[in-house]
Amino acid sequence: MLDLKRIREDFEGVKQAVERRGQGDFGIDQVLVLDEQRRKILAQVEQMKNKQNQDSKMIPQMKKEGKNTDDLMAEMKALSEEIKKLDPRVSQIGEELKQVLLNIPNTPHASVPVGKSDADNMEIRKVGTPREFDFEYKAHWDVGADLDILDFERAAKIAGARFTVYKGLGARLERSITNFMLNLHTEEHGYTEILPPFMVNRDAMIGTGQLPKFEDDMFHVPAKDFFLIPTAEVPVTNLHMNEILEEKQLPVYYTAYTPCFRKEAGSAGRDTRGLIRQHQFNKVEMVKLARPENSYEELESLLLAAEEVLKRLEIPYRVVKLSTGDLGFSSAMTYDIEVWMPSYNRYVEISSCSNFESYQARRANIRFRPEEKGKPEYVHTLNGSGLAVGRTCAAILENYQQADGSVQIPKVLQPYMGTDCIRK
RNA sequence: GGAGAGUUGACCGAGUGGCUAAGGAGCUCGCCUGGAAAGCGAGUAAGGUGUUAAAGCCCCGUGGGUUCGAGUCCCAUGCUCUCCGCCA
Repeated sequence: MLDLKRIREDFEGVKQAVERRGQGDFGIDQVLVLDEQRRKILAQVEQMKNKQNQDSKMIPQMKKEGKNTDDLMAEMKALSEEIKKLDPRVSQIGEELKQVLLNIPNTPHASVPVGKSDADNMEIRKVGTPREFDFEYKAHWDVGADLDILDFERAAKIAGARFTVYKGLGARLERSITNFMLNLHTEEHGYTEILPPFMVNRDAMIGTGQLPKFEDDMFHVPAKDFFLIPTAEVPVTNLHMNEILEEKQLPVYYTAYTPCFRKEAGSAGRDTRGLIRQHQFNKVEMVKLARPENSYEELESLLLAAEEVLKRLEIPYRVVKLSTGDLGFSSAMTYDIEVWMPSYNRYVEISSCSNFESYQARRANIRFRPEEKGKPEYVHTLNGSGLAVGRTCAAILENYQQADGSVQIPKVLQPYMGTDCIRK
């Protein structure tokens, strides 16, 4: 959520920043209108309440002195009626205002390139060189099916399209990748491991920005009004919802493995084969709560921690900075890491590392108390995949496949796998 | 699913209709001490909104209601704990 004061003080600036996303102004004009209305009525009602508070103090005193309070009480009854008429107006307008604010995305950082779509993303660096195959290489779904380690047909039978069953060394590979990533981030990058609930309540979903705007993309559990998490970002960022942290606690680094659940509404027909786009997939996520003044340095180190996974797996990738047209709703700046996927003959997103600045913190009410006393301030929140496990698995199956149909295991995973190769 | 208890300040905790929501822990300073702890004394203290600053307004889990006035009474509800049931 954007800062109301900031919108008040720099309306044109904020409006232009939001418009750089190329999706209109999200009705931001309404913010000013509603805010002004609300403040006007609020001033009136506060004045009336002041009188009410003053006068009601007199009643017990008058009674003690044996004076008649009937007139005063009649007068106050009338005042009370007036207040009861205006008060709901204030909260009603306040609620409307909040809804408008919740549906306005974050303002992109000034350095984010303006663009319409992912075609306008800016390449930052390329690491590694895509392998030249001297045989007819296969897509990972064929590699997996031929080795009997991925079973899409049976997954469809028990669940439907966009699900996968991992089997044997396939299941073990997924588990090995997960453990490798968690160990790397906890042992070498200073992250604390979290294993959160995979369902969350509405407040958490609002806190990180999935609701109210994207409810249709989420799996909902009506019995308890829970949502299956679309990413660990939701439970982990919201761990500190409604808290005031001490400044010396910052920065907070968390990493979490969770499955992620997405309806993938609107992506019908895209990436229908293989592990790339599933209703349920595994991901290791990294989340940071940082001081505002160095959150962009924290974004760079977050990105490097995610890249380190692919470096050690020795798989080629590139880093792009998302343009305003491709930027997520809550994000001020995002880097995507894209892994080389031979069957797609291009780089495919495997991680998204973002700085949300105070946008989520304001929604989730996550603050810290600056050392030099002062009022609590909102933290900056960041997160990034470190990495999407299913896509990493796909990338390994494709990039490490051999002419005989077997798949070599990257060196760093061999201790986890107990073998250096998956064969028939 | 059933029954009961609880929910108050960065922590603990008193408070069933009206004076400024007790007290304690904490923190700061002082006394005491070789130094510290304990003890004693004094001071300080949450958050939101608003303002140049203030005043004012709001805040006792949440949402309604009763009342001139609600932490306190009524209704609904979230969460935590205990017991019963079910269950890995």
